[in-house]
Amino acid sequence: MKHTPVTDYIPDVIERKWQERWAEARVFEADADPARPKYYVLEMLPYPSGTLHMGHMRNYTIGDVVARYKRMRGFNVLHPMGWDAFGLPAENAAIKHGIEPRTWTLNNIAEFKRVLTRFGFSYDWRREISTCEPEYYRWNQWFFLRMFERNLAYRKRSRVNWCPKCETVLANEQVVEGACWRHEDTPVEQKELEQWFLRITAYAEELLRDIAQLRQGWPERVLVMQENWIGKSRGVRVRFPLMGREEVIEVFTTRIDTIYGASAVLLAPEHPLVPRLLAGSPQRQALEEQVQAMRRHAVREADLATAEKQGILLDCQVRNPFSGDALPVWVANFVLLEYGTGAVMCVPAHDQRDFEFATKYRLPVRVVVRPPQGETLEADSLRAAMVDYGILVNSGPYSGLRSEVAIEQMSRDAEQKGIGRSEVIYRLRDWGISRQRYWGTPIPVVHCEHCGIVPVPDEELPVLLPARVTLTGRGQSPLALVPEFVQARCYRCGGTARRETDTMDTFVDSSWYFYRYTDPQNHTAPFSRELVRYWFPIDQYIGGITHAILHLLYSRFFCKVMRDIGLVDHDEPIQRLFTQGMVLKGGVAMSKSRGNVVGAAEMAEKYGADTGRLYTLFAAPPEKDLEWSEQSIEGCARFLQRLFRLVARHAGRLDRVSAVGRAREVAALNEKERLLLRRAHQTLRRVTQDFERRWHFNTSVAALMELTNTLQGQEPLEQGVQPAVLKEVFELLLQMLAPMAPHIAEELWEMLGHKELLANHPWPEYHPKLAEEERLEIVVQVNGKLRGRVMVESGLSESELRERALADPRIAQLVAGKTLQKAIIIPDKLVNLVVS
RNA sequence: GCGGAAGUGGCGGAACUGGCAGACGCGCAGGACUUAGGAUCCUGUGGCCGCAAGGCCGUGGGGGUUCAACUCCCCCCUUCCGCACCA
Repeated sequence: MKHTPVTDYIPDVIERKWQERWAEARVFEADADPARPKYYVLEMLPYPSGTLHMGHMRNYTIGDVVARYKRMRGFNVLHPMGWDAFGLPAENAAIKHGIEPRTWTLNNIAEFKRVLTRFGFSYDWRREISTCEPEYYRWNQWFFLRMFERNLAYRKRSRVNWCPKCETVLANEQVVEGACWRHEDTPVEQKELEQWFLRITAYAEELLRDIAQLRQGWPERVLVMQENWIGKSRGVRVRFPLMGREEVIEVFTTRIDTIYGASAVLLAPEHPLVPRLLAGSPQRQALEEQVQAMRRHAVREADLATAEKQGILLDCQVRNPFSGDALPVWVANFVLLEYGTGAVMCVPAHDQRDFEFATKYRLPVRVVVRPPQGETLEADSLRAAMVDYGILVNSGPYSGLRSEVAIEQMSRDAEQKGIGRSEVIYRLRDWGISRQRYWGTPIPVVHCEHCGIVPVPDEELPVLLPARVTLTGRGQSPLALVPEFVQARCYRCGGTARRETDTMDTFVDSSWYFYRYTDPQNHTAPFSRELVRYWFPIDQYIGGITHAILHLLYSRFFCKVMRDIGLVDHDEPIQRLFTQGMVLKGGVAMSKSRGNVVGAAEMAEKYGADTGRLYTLFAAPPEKDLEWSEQSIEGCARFLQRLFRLVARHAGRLDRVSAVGRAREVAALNEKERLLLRRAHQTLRRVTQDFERRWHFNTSVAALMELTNTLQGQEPLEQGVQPAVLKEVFELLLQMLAPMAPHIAEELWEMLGHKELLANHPWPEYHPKLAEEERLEIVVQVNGKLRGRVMVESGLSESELRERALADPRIAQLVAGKTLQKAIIIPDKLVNLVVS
């Protein structure tokens, strides 16, 4: 045991010590202060279940690094944390283990908080919120009532997605590839139910338009996904009158320019007109059975795209309002009821699906658009539909027009003749928020025998979720089995009423929580407008790509509603969004069900928080997925170990010395001192750039390792380095390390004689003079190939550089006897001699 | 099928504006210290040839632009993610 340092690096002791100091000094508590620039940095709040794993920690580490950096940069930093505490797992745990959802949740929260604290994240814990507390969810109810007043919350009977495992309804956004987002292997079923909806479609256009405001600060990927999800289409709703009947089939099309090529009209199997059309038919019974069968089959949404086209020919006809042709009517399995009008015109020559359908059922294929470059198209030779725009042919008065022009003109004519109407439609559906489950926010209405649906008045809020409810996990809300809850008085007439027993989708909770952080104790309003005006918008939001649509679209919607209510005065709540990569183990995301989680608590115990934090930063740039490696983390542990010993070894003779600072003349320093200061400032430039520009913390950590290596390589540092210089270099190193590994940085900072917390210290200033290299290595190429290097002093002219390169014996030899054609010279970098 | 991102040593990754490919770390090899070490320290580490000096090859594949290409352009391949009969 040679030269064991007096002090050794014991993360556990150091980390707890500084966590206490920070708490005592209330360093991370921030209050609104109009005199100071604010910075609101936020990580997506966790659902407190299972274990807190390194996937979570990566998210919070990135946020914490940014928060601490911005604080050192002088910002008034709001950095809160809370709990997305309502949700199904609590209820399932309750059924499985016989424990109250509330108890289960609170236990998990306590554990999560313990671990987060153990990692030393700089949260303002005074602002902690938990969505399952009445003081929080009463505002969910309050928002619901405001939306109800504005007809933005409504009830309707409709076909909804039903997950048989969750035993509840799912929003469209929660259906992934035809399955439940929580149960990938469970196909979603369709059910007819009375449900509460939020009218997000009222904001479809604005949600789409304001994406432009987000272009600067959000990942393109997320914006594209949201655009596609909203799915705007311009088109025409065209009326095809039924022959010999009063009714009309309305069809939606974006390609009215192809209408002369229509061979049929196709209806969705669930189209309301279908039973009526069948009513008079002699083959009614047989056809009805076929349609029924098709409807049942359509449930398997996942393989819908690849399923074979199926059609049922009805015995009625419609007239093409443009061409006057009589067209057959079919029921087709690929027509979606929910989109457009639930009916389409079938144009085989210019739509691939229609082409396949027509091929199978031998419908005529009529070419009505030809490519602009001369060629004609023969229907017989078509192998696939010609879907591009072109020049119209065989289209009556419109023949010869370009598609773009024809669409304009035909839309106008359709409106004038009363056979159609221009329309914009969206793929976006209203947000179904009813859940037939217990552990969520009760929807604040009663059903009165006389008055119908009656909202709960504001002063009666919150509608409390009753405790000790029998949980069945069966397909109706457990609240329906609690008589004291269900039995109510009508708030309007005083008569008998039944309280609504569905609860809200938990995505309601997380759609506005970040506003509550600004004013978490407010008893009279969801938040103060003044405080929100100061803190908003969120400067930086950080979370997983998983929420690209769900949470982030709902949040934008809520913001716009709040603005229209007059609560906030901005259009978008989140200025910048960062989507960090996942932490993988064995190539897949960590999850309890896969059994591949690396627990954060164990990591802290084994290596310490600083090492855990540093590794998640070092292993990959933050936007990329990261494969967890137990081996690689050792490298970070070793680095901190080395750094600790290095600084601790010298701290004793540095604690009373002042750092040299900027005052000292560079010329008065010796070579070794200049080297150390130069490397320190070069590192500072790199690290600062990483923070300001691209958040590649992996290279920041690498830079700090290099600086440490340089220092070690210059040992013994007692010789030839004045204490003031060494102290300056150490201090720079610790200041840069502080956002990433804050505990060890504080400890060493203190060892260097500082009484003030490093967390409050300003970010150091970069001095270009000190970073400048005195001598440079110039690369010499001959015909583009690396042939040598010469050391030169910086700032040499081009001709001088060429001379130096040619003076190198090896280069001279290579060039000898050849003609120098050209010399490309990049000052301070490279000389390329082109010879032949 | 459409949209997006990406492909660099044994591995994670670096190379910022076209200018030394492989920083930093892991792993591996050799050595030092040691009763011992899986602790620590030092050295080496893309491939091939060579005792060495040095040379040739090398960033998914093929072509191109350029004095110079991981980086720019064209074609192709592969992987991941998102959407998926949206009329």
